[in-house]
Amino acid sequence: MSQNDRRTRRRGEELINAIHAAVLEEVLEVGVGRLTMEGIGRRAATARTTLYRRWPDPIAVLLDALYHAHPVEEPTPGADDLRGDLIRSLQLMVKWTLSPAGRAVAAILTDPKGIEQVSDELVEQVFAQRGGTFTSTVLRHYAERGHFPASRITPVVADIGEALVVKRLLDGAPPTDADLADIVDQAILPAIGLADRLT
Amino acid sequence: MSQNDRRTRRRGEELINAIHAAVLEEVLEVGVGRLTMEGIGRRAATARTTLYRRWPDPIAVLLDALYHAHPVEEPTPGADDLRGDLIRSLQLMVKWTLSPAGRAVAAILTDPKGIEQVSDELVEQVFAQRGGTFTSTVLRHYAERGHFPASRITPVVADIGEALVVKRLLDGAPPTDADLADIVDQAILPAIGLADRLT
DNA sequence: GACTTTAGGTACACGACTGTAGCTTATCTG
DNA sequence: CAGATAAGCTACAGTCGTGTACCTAAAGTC
Repeated sequence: MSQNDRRTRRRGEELINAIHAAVLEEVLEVGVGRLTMEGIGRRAATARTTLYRRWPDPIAVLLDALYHAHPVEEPTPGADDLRGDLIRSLQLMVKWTLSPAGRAVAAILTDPKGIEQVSDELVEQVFAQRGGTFTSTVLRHYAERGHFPASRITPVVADIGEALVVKRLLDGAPPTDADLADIVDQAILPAIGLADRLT
Repeated sequence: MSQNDRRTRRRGEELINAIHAAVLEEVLEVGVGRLTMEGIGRRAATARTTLYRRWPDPIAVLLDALYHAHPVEEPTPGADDLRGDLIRSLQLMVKWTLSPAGRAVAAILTDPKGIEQVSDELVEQVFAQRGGTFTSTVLRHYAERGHFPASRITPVVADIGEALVVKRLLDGAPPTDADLADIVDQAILPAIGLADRLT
Protein backbone atom coordinates (compact mmCIF):
# COMPACT_ATOMS: atom_id res chain seq x y z
CA MET A 1 0.00 0.00 0.00
CA SER A 2 1.85 3.01 -1.15
CA GLN A 3 0.23 6.23 0.07
CA ASN A 4 -2.78 7.00 2.22
CA ASP A 5 -1.85 4.11 4.47
CA ARG A 6 -4.85 3.52 6.67
CA ARG A 7 -3.98 1.46 9.69
CA THR A 8 -7.26 -0.42 9.74
CA ARG A 9 -8.77 -2.24 6.80
CA ARG A 10 -12.53 -2.64 6.79
CA ARG A 11 -14.04 -5.99 5.91
CA GLY A 12 -17.39 -7.66 5.51
CA GLU A 13 -20.36 -5.95 7.02
CA GLU A 14 -18.52 -2.87 8.18
CA LEU A 15 -17.27 -2.21 4.70
CA ILE A 16 -20.61 -2.91 3.10
CA ASN A 17 -22.39 -0.55 5.44
CA ALA A 18 -19.96 2.17 4.48
CA ILE A 19 -20.60 1.50 0.80
CA HIS A 20 -24.35 1.51 1.33
CA ALA A 21 -24.12 4.86 3.08
CA ALA A 22 -21.88 6.17 0.33
CA VAL A 23 -24.20 5.22 -2.50
CA LEU A 24 -27.17 6.82 -0.78
CA GLU A 25 -25.25 10.05 -0.34
CA GLU A 26 -23.97 9.90 -3.87
CA VAL A 27 -27.36 9.45 -5.45
CA LEU A 28 -28.67 12.49 -3.62
CA GLU A 29 -25.86 14.57 -4.95
CA VAL A 30 -25.63 13.47 -8.56
CA GLY A 31 -28.92 11.69 -9.21
CA VAL A 32 -29.57 8.17 -10.42
CA GLY A 33 -28.45 8.94 -13.95
CA ARG A 34 -24.96 9.93 -12.93
CA LEU A 35 -24.21 7.24 -10.40
CA THR A 36 -20.79 5.75 -11.11
CA MET A 37 -18.66 3.08 -9.52
CA GLU A 38 -15.94 5.73 -9.40
CA GLY A 39 -18.06 8.11 -7.41
CA ILE A 40 -19.30 5.49 -4.98
CA GLY A 41 -15.82 4.13 -4.43
CA ARG A 42 -14.40 7.59 -3.95
CA ARG A 43 -17.02 8.47 -1.36
CA ALA A 44 -16.68 5.17 0.48
CA ALA A 45 -12.90 5.39 0.25
CA THR A 46 -12.62 1.98 -1.30
CA ALA A 47 -11.17 0.69 -4.54
CA ARG A 48 -13.39 0.17 -7.57
CA THR A 49 -12.25 -3.43 -7.72
CA THR A 50 -13.88 -4.07 -4.38
CA LEU A 51 -17.19 -2.81 -5.74
CA TYR A 52 -16.99 -4.91 -8.89
CA ARG A 53 -16.39 -8.02 -6.79
CA ARG A 54 -19.88 -7.67 -5.34
CA TRP A 55 -22.04 -5.70 -7.75
CA PRO A 56 -22.16 -5.49 -11.52
CA ASP A 57 -23.05 -1.80 -11.77
CA PRO A 58 -23.90 1.30 -9.72
CA ILE A 59 -27.64 0.71 -9.81
CA ALA A 60 -27.18 -2.69 -8.22
CA VAL A 61 -25.25 -1.06 -5.38
CA LEU A 62 -28.04 1.43 -4.89
CA LEU A 63 -30.77 -1.18 -4.87
CA ASP A 64 -28.82 -3.32 -2.46
CA ALA A 65 -28.47 -0.36 -0.15
CA LEU A 66 -32.20 0.27 -0.28
CA TYR A 67 -32.92 -3.39 0.29
CA HIS A 68 -30.95 -3.25 3.52
CA ALA A 69 -32.23 0.14 4.63
CA HIS A 70 -34.50 0.39 7.61
CA PRO A 71 -38.10 -0.31 6.64
CA VAL A 72 -40.81 2.28 6.70
CA GLU A 73 -42.45 2.77 10.06
CA GLU A 74 -46.14 1.91 10.01
CA PRO A 75 -48.72 4.25 11.45
CA THR A 76 -50.41 2.72 14.47
CA PRO A 77 -53.80 4.29 15.08
CA GLY A 78 -54.33 4.90 18.78
CA ALA A 79 -57.28 5.24 21.03
CA ASP A 80 -59.73 7.77 19.75
CA ASP A 81 -58.01 10.61 17.99
CA LEU A 82 -58.57 10.54 14.26
CA ARG A 83 -57.14 14.00 13.70
CA GLY A 84 -54.07 13.33 15.81
CA ASP A 85 -53.46 9.97 14.21
CA LEU A 86 -53.71 11.43 10.73
CA ILE A 87 -51.19 14.10 11.60
CA ARG A 88 -48.89 11.51 13.10
CA SER A 89 -49.15 9.30 10.02
CA LEU A 90 -48.13 12.24 7.84
CA GLN A 91 -45.27 12.98 10.21
CA LEU A 92 -44.07 9.43 9.67
CA MET A 93 -44.28 9.93 5.96
CA VAL A 94 -42.30 13.16 6.08
CA LYS A 95 -39.72 11.57 8.32
CA TRP A 96 -39.22 8.66 5.97
CA THR A 97 -39.21 10.82 2.87
CA LEU A 98 -36.45 13.00 4.27
CA SER A 99 -34.32 10.03 5.26
CA PRO A 100 -31.49 9.00 2.92
CA ALA A 101 -33.40 5.92 1.79
CA GLY A 102 -36.57 7.86 1.21
CA ARG A 103 -34.82 10.49 -0.84
CA ALA A 104 -33.05 7.80 -2.83
CA VAL A 105 -36.38 6.17 -3.63
CA ALA A 106 -37.66 9.54 -4.76
CA ALA A 107 -34.61 9.90 -6.97
CA ILE A 108 -35.35 6.56 -8.61
CA LEU A 109 -39.02 7.26 -9.06
CA THR A 110 -38.38 10.56 -10.79
CA ASP A 111 -35.53 9.34 -12.97
CA PRO A 112 -36.40 8.72 -16.62
CA LYS A 113 -34.88 5.27 -16.54
CA GLY A 114 -35.14 4.72 -12.82
CA ILE A 115 -38.04 2.38 -12.40
CA GLU A 116 -37.25 0.18 -15.38
CA GLN A 117 -34.06 -0.91 -13.70
CA VAL A 118 -35.69 -2.02 -10.51
CA SER A 119 -36.52 -5.69 -10.15
CA ASP A 120 -40.09 -6.58 -9.36
CA GLU A 121 -39.30 -8.10 -6.00
CA LEU A 122 -37.66 -4.94 -4.83
CA VAL A 123 -40.57 -2.90 -6.02
CA GLU A 124 -42.80 -4.99 -3.76
CA GLN A 125 -40.42 -4.83 -0.88
CA VAL A 126 -39.37 -1.23 -0.86
CA PHE A 127 -41.71 0.73 -3.01
CA ALA A 128 -45.08 -0.75 -2.24
CA GLN A 129 -45.51 1.34 0.87
CA ARG A 130 -45.04 4.61 -0.87
CA GLY A 131 -48.65 4.56 -2.08
CA GLY A 132 -51.54 5.50 0.12
CA THR A 133 -50.40 3.53 3.11
CA PHE A 134 -49.78 6.27 5.58
CA THR A 135 -53.13 7.97 5.95
CA SER A 136 -55.31 5.20 4.57
CA THR A 137 -54.27 2.84 7.36
CA VAL A 138 -55.57 5.38 9.81
CA LEU A 139 -58.67 6.15 7.79
CA ARG A 140 -59.66 2.51 7.50
CA HIS A 141 -59.19 2.03 11.22
CA TYR A 142 -61.61 4.80 12.13
CA ALA A 143 -64.09 3.98 9.39
CA GLU A 144 -64.34 0.45 10.77
CA ARG A 145 -65.22 1.95 14.13
CA GLY A 146 -68.02 3.98 12.65
CA HIS A 147 -66.50 7.44 12.82
CA PHE A 148 -67.46 7.96 9.18
CA PRO A 149 -68.71 5.79 6.31
CA ALA A 150 -66.02 3.60 4.77
CA SER A 151 -67.39 4.41 1.34
CA ARG A 152 -65.78 7.81 1.71
CA ILE A 153 -62.32 6.27 1.41
CA THR A 154 -62.04 6.48 -2.35
CA PRO A 155 -58.71 6.27 -4.14
CA VAL A 156 -58.69 10.04 -4.38
CA VAL A 157 -59.44 10.58 -0.72
CA ALA A 158 -56.84 8.04 0.35
CA ASP A 159 -54.22 10.02 -1.55
CA ILE A 160 -55.02 13.57 -0.47
CA GLY A 161 -52.61 13.72 2.44
CA GLU A 162 -49.71 12.04 0.68
CA ALA A 163 -50.28 14.12 -2.43
CA LEU A 164 -50.14 17.40 -0.56
CA VAL A 165 -47.03 16.35 1.31
CA VAL A 166 -45.36 15.34 -1.94
CA LYS A 167 -46.27 18.69 -3.45
CA ARG A 168 -44.66 20.55 -0.56
CA LEU A 169 -41.56 18.43 -0.82
CA LEU A 170 -41.30 19.02 -4.56
CA ASP A 171 -41.62 22.73 -3.91
CA GLY A 172 -38.55 22.37 -1.75
CA ALA A 173 -40.20 23.19 1.54
CA PRO A 174 -40.61 20.18 3.83
CA PRO A 175 -43.91 20.63 5.64
CA THR A 176 -43.86 21.61 9.29
CA ASP A 177 -46.17 20.05 11.84
CA ALA A 178 -48.42 23.06 11.47
CA ASP A 179 -48.59 22.48 7.72
CA LEU A 180 -49.53 18.87 8.32
CA ALA A 181 -52.28 19.93 10.69
CA ASP A 182 -53.60 22.29 8.01
CA ILE A 183 -53.59 19.48 5.49
CA VAL A 184 -55.60 17.29 7.82
CA ASP A 185 -58.04 20.02 8.84
CA GLN A 186 -58.52 21.69 5.49
CA ALA A 187 -58.33 18.78 3.07
CA ILE A 188 -58.62 15.30 4.55
CA LEU A 189 -61.29 15.80 7.20
CA PRO A 190 -63.61 17.77 4.89
CA ALA A 191 -63.23 15.04 2.27
CA ILE A 192 -64.51 12.37 4.64
CA GLY A 193 -67.34 14.60 5.74
CA LEU A 194 -65.88 15.60 9.08
CA ALA A 195 -65.37 19.29 8.53
CA ASP A 196 -64.58 20.36 12.05
CA ARG A 197 -63.19 23.65 10.97
CA LEU A 198 -64.48 26.70 12.81
CA THR A 199 -64.60 29.17 9.96
CA MET B 1 -19.53 17.20 -47.41
CA SER B 2 -18.31 13.71 -47.63
CA GLN B 3 -21.03 11.20 -46.82
CA ASN B 4 -24.62 11.57 -45.75
CA ASP B 5 -24.94 14.41 -48.18
CA ARG B 6 -28.14 16.16 -47.35
CA ARG B 7 -29.32 18.33 -50.18
CA THR B 8 -30.72 21.05 -47.95
CA ARG B 9 -28.81 22.73 -45.18
CA ARG B 10 -30.90 24.17 -42.38
CA ARG B 11 -30.17 27.65 -41.11
CA GLY B 12 -31.37 30.14 -38.57
CA GLU B 13 -34.75 29.57 -37.07
CA GLU B 14 -35.44 26.29 -38.79
CA LEU B 15 -32.26 24.83 -37.41
CA ILE B 16 -32.83 26.24 -33.97
CA ASN B 17 -36.32 24.84 -33.80
CA ALA B 18 -34.95 21.43 -34.66
CA ILE B 19 -32.37 21.76 -31.90
CA HIS B 20 -34.97 22.89 -29.39
CA ALA B 21 -37.13 19.90 -30.23
CA ALA B 22 -34.11 17.64 -29.99
CA VAL B 23 -33.07 18.81 -26.56
CA LEU B 24 -36.58 18.37 -25.20
CA GLU B 25 -36.71 14.83 -26.50
CA GLU B 26 -33.25 14.12 -25.23
CA VAL B 27 -33.93 15.29 -21.71
CA LEU B 28 -36.95 13.04 -21.49
CA GLU B 29 -34.90 10.07 -22.48
CA VAL B 30 -31.73 10.56 -20.50
CA GLY B 31 -32.64 13.10 -17.83
CA VAL B 32 -31.11 16.44 -17.04
CA GLY B 33 -28.02 14.93 -15.52
CA ARG B 34 -27.02 13.11 -18.66
CA LEU B 35 -27.68 15.79 -21.23
CA THR B 36 -24.69 16.14 -23.56
CA MET B 37 -23.87 18.26 -26.55
CA GLU B 38 -23.14 15.00 -28.34
CA GLY B 39 -26.58 13.61 -27.67
CA ILE B 40 -28.38 16.79 -28.63
CA GLY B 41 -26.38 17.15 -31.80
CA ARG B 42 -26.90 13.54 -32.74
CA ARG B 43 -30.63 13.83 -32.27
CA ALA B 44 -30.88 17.10 -34.14
CA ALA B 45 -28.57 15.78 -36.84
CA THR B 46 -26.25 18.71 -36.51
CA ALA B 47 -22.59 19.08 -35.70
CA ARG B 48 -21.45 19.79 -32.16
CA THR B 49 -19.61 22.84 -33.39
CA THR B 50 -22.90 24.38 -34.40
CA LEU B 51 -24.18 23.95 -30.87
CA TYR B 52 -21.07 25.45 -29.28
CA ARG B 53 -21.39 28.49 -31.52
CA ARG B 54 -24.63 29.36 -29.76
CA TRP B 55 -24.67 27.79 -26.30
CA PRO B 56 -21.95 27.12 -23.77
CA ASP B 57 -23.36 23.84 -22.43
CA PRO B 58 -26.30 21.42 -22.69
CA ILE B 59 -28.26 23.03 -19.87
CA ALA B 60 -28.22 26.34 -21.71
CA VAL B 61 -29.69 24.65 -24.76
CA LEU B 62 -32.43 23.15 -22.63
CA LEU B 63 -33.31 26.41 -20.92
CA ASP B 64 -33.34 28.23 -24.23
CA ALA B 65 -35.74 25.62 -25.59
CA LEU B 66 -38.03 26.08 -22.61
CA TYR B 67 -37.82 29.83 -22.93
CA HIS B 68 -39.13 29.56 -26.49
CA ALA B 69 -41.69 26.89 -25.77
CA HIS B 70 -45.35 27.71 -25.96
CA PRO B 71 -46.54 29.29 -22.75
CA VAL B 72 -48.94 27.62 -20.38
CA GLU B 73 -52.57 28.08 -21.28
CA GLU B 74 -54.46 29.97 -18.60
CA PRO B 75 -57.73 28.69 -17.26
CA THR B 76 -60.58 31.06 -18.15
CA PRO B 77 -63.49 30.66 -15.78
CA GLY B 78 -66.76 30.74 -17.68
CA ALA B 79 -70.30 31.60 -16.83
CA ASP B 80 -71.52 29.72 -13.85
CA ASP B 81 -70.02 26.30 -13.61
CA LEU B 82 -67.51 26.03 -10.79
CA ARG B 83 -67.27 22.26 -11.01
CA GLY B 84 -66.84 22.25 -14.78
CA ASP B 85 -64.28 25.04 -14.68
CA LEU B 86 -62.26 23.27 -12.02
CA ILE B 87 -62.20 20.12 -14.12
CA ARG B 88 -61.20 22.10 -17.18
CA SER B 89 -58.41 23.84 -15.30
CA LEU B 90 -57.03 20.46 -14.25
CA GLN B 91 -57.33 19.25 -17.83
CA LEU B 92 -55.19 22.19 -18.88
CA MET B 93 -52.66 21.26 -16.26
CA VAL B 94 -52.52 17.65 -17.39
CA LYS B 95 -52.20 18.71 -20.99
CA TRP B 96 -49.31 21.01 -20.25
CA THR B 97 -47.59 18.54 -17.94
CA LEU B 98 -47.65 15.86 -20.62
CA SER B 99 -46.27 18.21 -23.28
CA PRO B 100 -42.55 18.04 -24.03
CA ALA B 101 -41.94 21.36 -22.30
CA GLY B 102 -43.96 20.34 -19.27
CA ARG B 103 -42.12 17.08 -18.92
CA ALA B 104 -38.80 18.86 -19.34
CA VAL B 105 -39.71 21.25 -16.54
CA ALA B 106 -40.57 18.26 -14.38
CA ALA B 107 -37.22 16.73 -15.21
CA ILE B 108 -35.45 19.89 -14.07
CA LEU B 109 -37.48 20.23 -10.92
CA THR B 110 -36.74 16.68 -9.82
CA ASP B 111 -33.07 16.73 -10.74
CA PRO B 112 -30.68 17.07 -7.81
CA LYS B 113 -28.84 19.92 -9.47
CA GLY B 114 -31.61 21.03 -11.75
CA ILE B 115 -32.98 24.12 -10.13
CA GLU B 116 -29.65 25.58 -9.13
CA GLN B 117 -28.69 25.96 -12.75
CA VAL B 118 -31.76 27.90 -13.71
CA SER B 119 -31.48 31.66 -13.81
CA ASP B 120 -33.93 33.63 -11.76
CA GLU B 121 -35.57 35.30 -14.74
CA LEU B 122 -36.36 31.98 -16.29
CA VAL B 123 -37.79 30.71 -13.06
CA GLU B 124 -40.21 33.63 -13.12
CA GLN B 125 -41.01 33.19 -16.75
CA VAL B 126 -41.41 29.47 -17.08
CA PHE B 127 -41.71 27.96 -13.67
CA ALA B 128 -43.87 30.43 -11.80
CA GLN B 129 -47.06 29.04 -13.24
CA ARG B 130 -46.45 25.54 -12.06
CA GLY B 131 -47.65 26.44 -8.55
CA GLY B 132 -51.27 26.74 -7.64
CA THR B 133 -52.26 28.69 -10.70
CA PHE B 134 -54.57 26.25 -12.39
CA THR B 135 -57.32 25.67 -9.88
CA SER B 136 -56.75 28.75 -7.74
CA THR B 137 -57.52 31.07 -10.65
CA VAL B 138 -60.89 29.39 -10.91
CA LEU B 139 -61.43 29.29 -7.16
CA ARG B 140 -60.73 33.00 -6.75
CA HIS B 141 -63.10 33.82 -9.58
CA TYR B 142 -66.02 32.04 -7.96
CA ALA B 143 -65.18 33.17 -4.43
CA GLU B 144 -65.31 36.78 -5.62
CA ARG B 145 -68.79 36.09 -6.93
CA GLY B 146 -69.93 34.78 -3.59
CA HIS B 147 -70.20 31.08 -4.33
CA PHE B 148 -68.19 30.37 -1.20
CA PRO B 149 -66.12 32.38 1.30
CA ALA B 150 -62.74 33.45 -0.05
CA SER B 151 -61.21 32.60 3.32
CA ARG B 152 -61.53 28.97 2.32
CA ILE B 153 -58.82 29.40 -0.30
CA THR B 154 -55.90 28.60 1.97
CA PRO B 155 -52.53 27.54 0.59
CA VAL B 156 -53.45 23.94 1.26
CA VAL B 157 -56.81 24.15 -0.48
CA ALA B 158 -55.32 25.94 -3.47
CA ASP B 159 -52.93 23.03 -3.94
CA ILE B 160 -55.26 20.07 -3.54
CA GLY B 161 -56.08 19.61 -7.19
CA GLU B 162 -52.56 20.10 -8.48
CA ALA B 163 -51.16 17.87 -5.75
CA LEU B 164 -53.45 14.98 -6.62
CA VAL B 165 -52.70 15.33 -10.31
CA VAL B 166 -48.97 15.34 -9.61
CA LYS B 167 -49.36 12.24 -7.48
CA ARG B 168 -51.12 10.40 -10.30
CA LEU B 169 -48.46 11.48 -12.77
CA LEU B 170 -45.68 10.33 -10.47
CA ASP B 171 -47.44 6.99 -10.14
CA GLY B 172 -47.14 6.74 -13.90
CA ALA B 173 -50.85 6.91 -14.67
CA PRO B 174 -51.91 10.20 -16.24
CA PRO B 175 -55.35 11.00 -14.85
CA THR B 176 -58.35 10.56 -17.12
CA ASP B 177 -61.17 13.06 -17.24
CA ALA B 178 -63.12 10.82 -14.89
CA ASP B 179 -60.24 10.90 -12.43
CA LEU B 180 -60.18 14.68 -12.61
CA ALA B 181 -63.91 14.80 -11.91
CA ASP B 182 -63.36 12.58 -8.87
CA ILE B 183 -60.63 14.88 -7.65
CA VAL B 184 -62.91 17.87 -7.94
CA ASP B 185 -65.93 16.14 -6.38
CA GLN B 186 -64.19 14.25 -3.63
CA ALA B 187 -61.41 16.59 -2.61
CA ILE B 188 -61.67 20.17 -3.82
CA LEU B 189 -65.37 20.85 -3.46
CA PRO B 190 -65.58 19.37 0.06
CA ALA B 191 -62.60 21.46 1.08
CA ILE B 192 -64.34 24.68 0.14
CA GLY B 193 -67.50 23.56 1.86
CA LEU B 194 -69.45 22.67 -1.25
CA ALA B 195 -69.83 18.94 -0.74
CA ASP B 196 -72.33 18.22 -3.43
CA ARG B 197 -71.68 14.53 -3.31
CA LEU B 198 -74.71 12.32 -2.94
CA THR B 199 -73.32 9.67 -0.65
C1' DG C 1 2.95 -18.81 13.23
C1' DA C 2 1.21 -20.64 8.74
C1' DC C 3 -2.73 -20.30 5.79
C1' DT C 4 -6.89 -18.49 3.70
C1' DT C 5 -9.72 -14.82 2.56
C1' DT C 6 -10.45 -10.47 0.81
C1' DA C 7 -9.62 -5.35 0.75
C1' DG C 8 -6.45 -1.99 -1.17
C1' DG C 9 -3.79 -0.42 -4.95
C1' DT C 10 -1.78 -0.01 -9.79
C1' DA C 11 -2.09 -0.42 -14.61
C1' DC C 12 -4.20 -0.59 -18.99
C1' DA C 13 -7.06 -0.51 -23.14
C1' DC C 14 -11.48 1.11 -24.40
C1' DG C 15 -15.15 4.23 -25.18
C1' DA C 16 -17.88 8.62 -24.52
C1' DC C 17 -17.96 13.48 -24.19
C1' DT C 18 -15.46 17.94 -24.22
C1' DG C 19 -13.95 22.19 -26.24
C1' DT C 20 -11.31 24.13 -29.90
C1' DA C 21 -9.24 24.75 -34.53
C1' DG C 22 -9.54 24.76 -39.26
C1' DC C 23 -11.50 23.53 -43.51
C1' DT C 24 -15.36 23.16 -47.08
C1' DT C 25 -19.50 24.58 -49.00
C1' DA C 26 -24.55 25.65 -48.96
C1' DT C 27 -27.44 29.56 -48.36
C1' DC C 28 -28.54 34.20 -48.12
C1' DT C 29 -27.78 39.32 -49.35
C1' DG C 30 -26.85 43.17 -52.14
C1' DC D 1 -22.98 37.01 -59.84
C1' DA D 2 -19.72 38.13 -55.81
C1' DG D 3 -19.13 38.27 -51.22
C1' DA D 4 -20.61 37.43 -46.51
C1' DT D 5 -22.50 34.31 -43.34
C1' DA D 6 -22.98 30.27 -41.07
C1' DA D 7 -23.72 25.12 -41.23
C1' DG D 8 -21.46 20.72 -41.89
C1' DC D 9 -17.47 18.02 -41.22
C1' DT D 10 -12.93 16.28 -39.52
C1' DA D 11 -9.35 16.06 -36.31
C1' DC D 12 -7.23 16.23 -31.91
C1' DA D 13 -5.78 16.39 -27.15
C1' DG D 14 -7.75 16.08 -22.74
C1' DT D 15 -10.82 14.13 -19.07
C1' DC D 16 -13.59 10.71 -16.90
C1' DG D 17 -15.70 6.37 -16.22
C1' DT D 18 -15.41 1.26 -17.45
C1' DG D 19 -14.17 -3.44 -16.70
C1' DT D 20 -10.39 -6.51 -16.15
C1' DA D 21 -5.88 -8.37 -14.67
C1' DC D 22 -2.56 -8.71 -11.37
C1' DC D 23 -0.09 -7.81 -7.32
C1' DT D 24 0.24 -6.60 -1.99
C1' DA D 25 -0.84 -6.98 2.41
C1' DA D 26 -4.22 -6.72 6.28
C1' DA D 27 -7.74 -9.37 8.83
C1' DG D 28 -9.45 -13.49 10.21
C1' DT D 29 -8.89 -18.92 11.07
C1' DC D 30 -6.77 -22.96 12.54
